[in-house]
Amino acid sequence: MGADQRPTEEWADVTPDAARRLLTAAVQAFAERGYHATTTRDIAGRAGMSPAALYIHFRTKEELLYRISGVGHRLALGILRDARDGAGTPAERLADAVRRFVRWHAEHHTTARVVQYELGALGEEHHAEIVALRRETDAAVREIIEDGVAAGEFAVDDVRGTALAVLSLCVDVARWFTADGRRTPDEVGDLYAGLVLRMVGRPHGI
Amino acid sequence: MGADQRPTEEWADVTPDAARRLLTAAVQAFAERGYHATTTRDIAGRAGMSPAALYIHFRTKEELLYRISGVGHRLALGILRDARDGAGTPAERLADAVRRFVRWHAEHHTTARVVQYELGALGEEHHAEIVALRRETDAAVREIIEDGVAAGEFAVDDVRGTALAVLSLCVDVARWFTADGRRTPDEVGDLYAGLVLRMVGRPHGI
DNA sequence: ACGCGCTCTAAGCGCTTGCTCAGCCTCGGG
DNA sequence: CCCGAGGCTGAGCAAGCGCTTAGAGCGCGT
Repeated sequence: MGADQRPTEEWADVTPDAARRLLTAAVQAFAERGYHATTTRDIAGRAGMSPAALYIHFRTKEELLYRISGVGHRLALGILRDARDGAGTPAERLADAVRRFVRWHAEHHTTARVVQYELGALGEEHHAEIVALRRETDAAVREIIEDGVAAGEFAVDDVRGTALAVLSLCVDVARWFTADGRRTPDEVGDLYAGLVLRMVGRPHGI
Repeated sequence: MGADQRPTEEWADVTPDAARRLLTAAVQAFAERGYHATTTRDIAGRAGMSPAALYIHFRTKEELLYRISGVGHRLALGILRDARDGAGTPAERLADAVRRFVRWHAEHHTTARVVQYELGALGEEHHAEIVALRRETDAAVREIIEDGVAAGEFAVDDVRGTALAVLSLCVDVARWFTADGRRTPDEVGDLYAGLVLRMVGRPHGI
């Protein structure tokens, strides 16, 4: 099963080892209980360390959230930009974007849940920085849809609204997806790619 | 503008007056900061009372969330069931369900945000009760789609998955909608009704 | 062999949290 | 006019919070 409870690969390049363990522990804890309900003692405990060890690698608990949010948002943005700049017709690129974006949100639903639903807990400056990343995410989807409309492939009246809805639909996967559910990340990705193609007025597959 | 910051009408029949003020104060606070980041002092303060007054009308802070969640979920379920049992073709009923459900989530986005995104903070028994309501919500949408498929109006392979996606799309409105955004609740409702009809393979309006 | 720097811990500080309680109001019935 | 009941407050308790500090352990260059 590709749906891992423990987040791993996205933190592979974090050093030192203890910092990575703390980060992944924080991801799990934040995803399970939410940022505010998670204590620094819980995070340190999951990483097999004392509470004080956290403050050698991170200045505050909020910095943990910021780092997690930054990595996650940059990864998500990368996925959408790759799809946008890829080869193929707009419909192919949109389907590709949705499939990969959804698959990531399902496979890494712990990380994704933190990334998508805990940004209100960020400090003011960090929040502004992350919001800027989200605007770029929005733009990437919108641009694919604009390409499709310009090419006459899509029939969309409200491009902004449709892009918002598409992103909203995909993001919400992180909320309801669980590894022990009846669908694999691949299946959800395929299902959603098909639904989104219909939403832009292109009824038959890729 | 129909989009009110302050939640009102859904609590009209709560007595005594002080209990209602505390409930609406809690809705605002939970929506803004989240359940765990909200203090009982904050709630009581917004209601113009001392912290101790809260415990005359509610046994715990969690009971406030439970009451809010119960009212909200029952209201949402009522909306969908009304649409499901209404007159008209499956397409008309689906569009009606989405339009009204989305409009409610936009208009009452403070209440809806608490209802949809804070249920993890509920105690075990209360959580189970609310989850049962959500399953019925799910079923209502699924049944409309099943009707449409049976009538040959919809072309849907995965009814369960599509129903899940439709509900997910609508629910997520509570996350991003703000009263000062560029769209009214009515506009979002209409947009989403159109998108959902396309998702079930019925491309042209009602 | 030795000191330096880095990592980590035990203990705990100051503060806030959810919640309690003794007592003060206000108001209706006798 | 008094009394008791219920709504409400000021003060505060025990527990838990984020975070700090003093110092121990360890690896490494010299």
